[in-house]
Amino acid sequence: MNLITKNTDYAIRALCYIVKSNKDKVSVKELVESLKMPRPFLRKVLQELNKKGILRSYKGKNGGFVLATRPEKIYIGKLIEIFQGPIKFQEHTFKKEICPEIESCVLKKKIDAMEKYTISRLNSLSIASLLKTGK
Amino acid sequence: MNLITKNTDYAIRALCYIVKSNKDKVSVKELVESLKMPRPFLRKVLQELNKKGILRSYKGKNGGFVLATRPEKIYIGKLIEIFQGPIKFQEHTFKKEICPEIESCVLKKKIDAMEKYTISRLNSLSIASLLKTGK
DNA sequence: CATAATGATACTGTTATGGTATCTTTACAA
DNA sequence: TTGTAAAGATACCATAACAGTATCATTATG
Repeated sequence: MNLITKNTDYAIRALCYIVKSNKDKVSVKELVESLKMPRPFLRKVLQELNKKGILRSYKGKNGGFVLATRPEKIYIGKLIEIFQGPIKFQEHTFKKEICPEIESCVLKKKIDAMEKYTISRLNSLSIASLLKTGK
Repeated sequence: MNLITKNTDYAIRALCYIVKSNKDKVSVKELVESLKMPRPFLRKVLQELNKKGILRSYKGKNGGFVLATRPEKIYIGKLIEIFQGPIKFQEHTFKKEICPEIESCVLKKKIDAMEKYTISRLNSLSIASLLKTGK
């Protein structure tokens, strides 16, 4: 299992780069050269971030991407949701079988608690907080 | 993502059933009838539990399975490890890229902490504890 | 108006998951 | 001593998610 998949990971790295670059626009070309990611895959990721209002894109010559949301407000949990859907620790297991056994329920409750904990942590972790080098 | 897959889930339910049944031996036939699981899949699961020393199997007529470990000592974390391998919240992401960016490291630390928390919870949750109905 | 950028979309390879099918081995009981 | 009912071993299959590629359309800018 993987909490963070490649596309989410690329999104995080790209966003961190854009924040640090302090330029008015950053192109895919620059990101690919600096971060060494597969170009077409990164393009898809950036397009998605544009659609979701995290980035703003500019087409045409000298086009590129700009942050559309402050880095303190871009949460890792949100990025995971965009690229991987809502975090669920038990998708199939208890989906349609509504508590067939009492022990399932105990298990369900425990796992739900772990899920909630993880989600809350991911939602309190922002791009800005990743960039704070001090400590 | 899924913290618990079907085979682990079946293992948990089967083990709970065996504990509750209080019989000296429980056959696949009985388990399939009671728990409504696909027979060949459950068989694979039980064989694996036998190999790992959680169950003990008896072949031949009137054969079946018996618990080989006390239910207080069978932990959900262990079962997950048997059927899904070690829990890892970040398999690909940081595997061979050893900290290419400082923000990755911050992220890695945070996610490692979530992983440790989840693992420790799963390792303190036993089959016996699932069966305690009183709260 | 050529070009350099993004937008949209369809396709492909690999792996994990959830299963099925089949044949072998073992032990009990008539 | 042999048929049968159990588990053991193993090979196979279908689907979906993940990771990535390829291609064409659109849009600014110089």
